[in-house]
Amino acid sequence: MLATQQAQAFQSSLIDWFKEVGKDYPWRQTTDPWHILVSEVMLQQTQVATVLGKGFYTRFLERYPTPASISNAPEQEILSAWEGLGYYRRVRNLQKAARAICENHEGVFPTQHSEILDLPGIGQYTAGAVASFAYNQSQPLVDANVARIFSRLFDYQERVDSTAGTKQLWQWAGELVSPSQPRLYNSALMELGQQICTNKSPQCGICPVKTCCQTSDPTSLPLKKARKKTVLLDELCMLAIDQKNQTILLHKASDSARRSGMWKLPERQAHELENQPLLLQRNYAITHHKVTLYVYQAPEKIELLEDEAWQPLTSLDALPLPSPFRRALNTLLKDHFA
DNA sequence: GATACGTGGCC
DNA sequence: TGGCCAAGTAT
Repeated sequence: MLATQQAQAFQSSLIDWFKEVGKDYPWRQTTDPWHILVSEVMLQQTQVATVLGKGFYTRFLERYPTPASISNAPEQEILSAWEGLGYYRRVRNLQKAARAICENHEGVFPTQHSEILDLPGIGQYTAGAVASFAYNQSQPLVDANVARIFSRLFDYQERVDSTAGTKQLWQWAGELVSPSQPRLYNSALMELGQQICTNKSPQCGICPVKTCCQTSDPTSLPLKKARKKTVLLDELCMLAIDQKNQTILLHKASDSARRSGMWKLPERQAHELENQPLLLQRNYAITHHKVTLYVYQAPEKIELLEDEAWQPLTSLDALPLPSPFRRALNTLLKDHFA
């Protein structure tokens, strides 16, 4: 429960601070809902520096400036545009959302929060973000930044990732969202989490809303359930290159599989590769797994398994590859043709 | 409620 | 280094 006066003080302090020091991200220079949506989906579980640093946002929107422009794009093309961002399901859902907009909304991005929320891949957070950032609607949003801020602001000693915790955060978000300047306010809230109310070293001394904050131990919050333990995995692959045809054998992940639609080196059982030369060994992490990738020289005789295909070496750049395999192949091919 | 899903940055 | 985390969503 919050007095109106306190809420207004919180909002204006935050907004004033944001006007002074807020960053000038490209998605803050547009109100095009499609552009806002693309930025929000890219930023799901992904840091600003990653999206901005390698030019994903700009490149993606040059290629797909409207929902119509992506609705008929080939799977490999959209996955390639997403290569390196991870969570590849996101770009498939983006295309599904674009198709829904074309088919159910005559190509015009919907303006109602409930309609936005109905689009594939859009949950509570993203719906609130699009409604407030694109249309300046007074809709709350809760992401990791907001959860951290509110848990500290209200010294919330319960887990934020439980049903009750989530409900509490959204209630606070709803009570505090600015009725008059929601776009600025929501931007400011997330910026505060990014710049000041950070996870490891909050800058309470220069926080614009420090007089509102109830916690005395910010780094202990928010409370969350412990993470799943990391599992070690070995991944045994082979490098098979057909010199005559200038092709390479690759495997395409099936619809239901991890990294669906992405290509990688074909896997084999240990006994099939045990007498082959080891060409490369690398560690990489994926979700809660720690994977050791071994790449062996392929045996003379190869039996093709399901979803495996010989691909021209010249097509490698255009095929969507998960980052670890992109790196591994760069190294392997450099050595191979050295 | 629990779990799967990618990757890179940080300390 | 190894573990934690980030502008979450779907199942």
